[in-house]
Amino acid sequence: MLSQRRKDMASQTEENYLKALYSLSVGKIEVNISELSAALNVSNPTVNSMVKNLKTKGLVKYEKYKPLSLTEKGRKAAALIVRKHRLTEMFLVEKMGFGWEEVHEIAEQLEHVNSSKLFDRMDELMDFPLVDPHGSPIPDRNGNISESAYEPLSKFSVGRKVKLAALGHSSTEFLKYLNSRELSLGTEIEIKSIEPYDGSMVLSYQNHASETFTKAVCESLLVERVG
Amino acid sequence: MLSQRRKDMASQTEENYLKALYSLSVGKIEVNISELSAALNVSNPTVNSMVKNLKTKGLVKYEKYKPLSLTEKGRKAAALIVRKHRLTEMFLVEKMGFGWEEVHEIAEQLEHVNSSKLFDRMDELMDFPLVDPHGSPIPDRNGNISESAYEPLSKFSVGRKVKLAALGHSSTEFLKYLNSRELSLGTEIEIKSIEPYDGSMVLSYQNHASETFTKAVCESLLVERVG
DNA sequence: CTAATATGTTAGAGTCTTCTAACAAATATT
DNA sequence: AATATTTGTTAGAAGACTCTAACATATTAG
Ligand SMILES: [Mn+2]
Ligand SMILES: [Mn+2]
Ligand SMILES: [Mn+2]
Ligand SMILES: [Mn+2]
Repeated sequence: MLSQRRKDMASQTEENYLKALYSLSVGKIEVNISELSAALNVSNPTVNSMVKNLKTKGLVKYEKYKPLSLTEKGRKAAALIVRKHRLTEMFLVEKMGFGWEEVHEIAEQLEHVNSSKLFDRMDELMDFPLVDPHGSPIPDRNGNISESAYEPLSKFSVGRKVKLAALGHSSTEFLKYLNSRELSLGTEIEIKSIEPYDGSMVLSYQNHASETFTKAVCESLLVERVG
Repeated sequence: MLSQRRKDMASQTEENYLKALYSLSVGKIEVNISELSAALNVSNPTVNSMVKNLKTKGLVKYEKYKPLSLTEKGRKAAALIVRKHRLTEMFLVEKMGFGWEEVHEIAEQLEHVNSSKLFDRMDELMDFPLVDPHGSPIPDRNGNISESAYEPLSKFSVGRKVKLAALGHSSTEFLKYLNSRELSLGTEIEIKSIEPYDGSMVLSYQNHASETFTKAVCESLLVERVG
C-alpha cells in the first residue's frame, strides 16, 4: 500500500517553499519572488504559481507585484518543519556519531517525514535540546522559537574573550573549514589582534595560540561574551 | 535549495512499485497486474502504465497480457529498499525504544531516504543485525538476502516444542494482538493440543499455561524446532 | 523625467502520477 | 462450444510541479 500524505497537509514541495520563505524572513518580514527562486533553484514563474497556490491555502500573504510574507499559519507550519530538521541534525550528531558537517543533507530529507512519534522520541532521547549542532534554536512543538541574541565575532575588539555559540550559516564547506581549524561550538576564544586593512582577526583558542580568520568568516561566527 | 533526487534513480513512487512487486514475488516468480493494483491500492490502468515505464528502465520483464516479474536489476533495487526499511525498523526498536507494532509506518517513509551513510551507520550501531523486529531477514549491501527456512506453527503436532522466529505478516493489528498475548520473537512454545474441528491450537509458553490461537494465526507464526 | 535595468506575470508546454470509461483478451462456467 | 466473468489495455483527462519565451510593471541611474 502506497503510504499517501494526508490531503490537508503540505506536500514535500510546498514544505520546502515554506521553509525557504521562513529562512529568508529572518530579520525582515517580506521576501521577493526572486529571492525565493534563487534560494530554491527554480524559475521565477514556478515560484509565482506556487505562491498563488500557497495563498489559496492560507499559508502566505501576497498581492500581485508586491513582496510576500508568511501568514501566522504558514509561519507555524514552517517552524514545525525546521523543528524536525534541527531535531534530526542533533540526533544524528548526538546519538549516531555523525559530524556536524554531515547532517544537513540527511535532515533535508527526514524533515518531510510525517510522524510526530519519531521526532518527539528523538527529542525525549536527547533530553529536549534547545539548539541544533550548529547552534540554531529548535522550535518547540507549537512552532515557537526563541531567537538567539548572539553577536558576530567581527563586532568585537582586541582583547575580548568570547565563546563560540552558533554559526551565521552552516554550509558543508564552512563546517569542514572550521573542523580543519579545530574550532567547534563552546570553544572559548580571545581576540589577539585585528588587521585594519581587511578586518581579518587573529584568534587564540585551546591549543591554537594564533589562527587568522577573514572578516567574512568572523561575521559568521556568532559568539557570547565571556568573563 | 530543493534537494532533488538524482535522475538516474527510481522515484519514490517507482520504489514503492518495485517493493510491492518484490513482496508479491516471494515463493513465486510472476505477478499479476491486478495483484499489484490491489497491493498498492491504485487502479489497474495506473499499474499498467507504470509497468511499461519500469520496463523501459530495465527493472521489470513484461509482455502484453502476460504476468510480470522483476529483472535482476529490479530485484536488487527492490532488495535495497527492503534493506533500508528493515534496518530502520530494527533501529527504531533497538535504539529508540519503539514497539514492533509502531515501526512499519515510519519505515515506510524512511525507506525512501537517499543516504547510504545513514543506513550503514544504523547497521553498524546495531552491530549488523540479520533480521528485522518481525524476524524478516535484512538484505545485505548488495541486495542479497538469505531466505529464512522457518515453518508455520500450524504444521506441527501436539507435544512439539518450538521457538517463535518470525511472522508470516506483520500488520499492526496482528502485532497488537500478539502483544496482548505477551507473545514475542524468541519465545519458546509447546503445543498442548489441537482442535480437530477448526485446527486451532492450545499453546503453552512462559507464564501462559494455556492460550488458544486460531489456525489462521498459527499459520502466521513462523517457528523453528527446539530440543 | 526618461531610459535602462531589474523584477514579476502570463501563456503555453512537458513530465509524472493518477483517474474513469470503454474496449479487448483470457479464463472459467455451464 | 458458447457464454459469462475476470483480467488487462487503450484513450482521454486531470492535478502537481516544472520549464522557456514573451510581455508587463517597478526600480534605478543618468
Ligand atoms: Mn541544516
Ligand atoms: Mn527538504
Ligand atoms: Mn515493515
Ligand atoms: Mn514506502
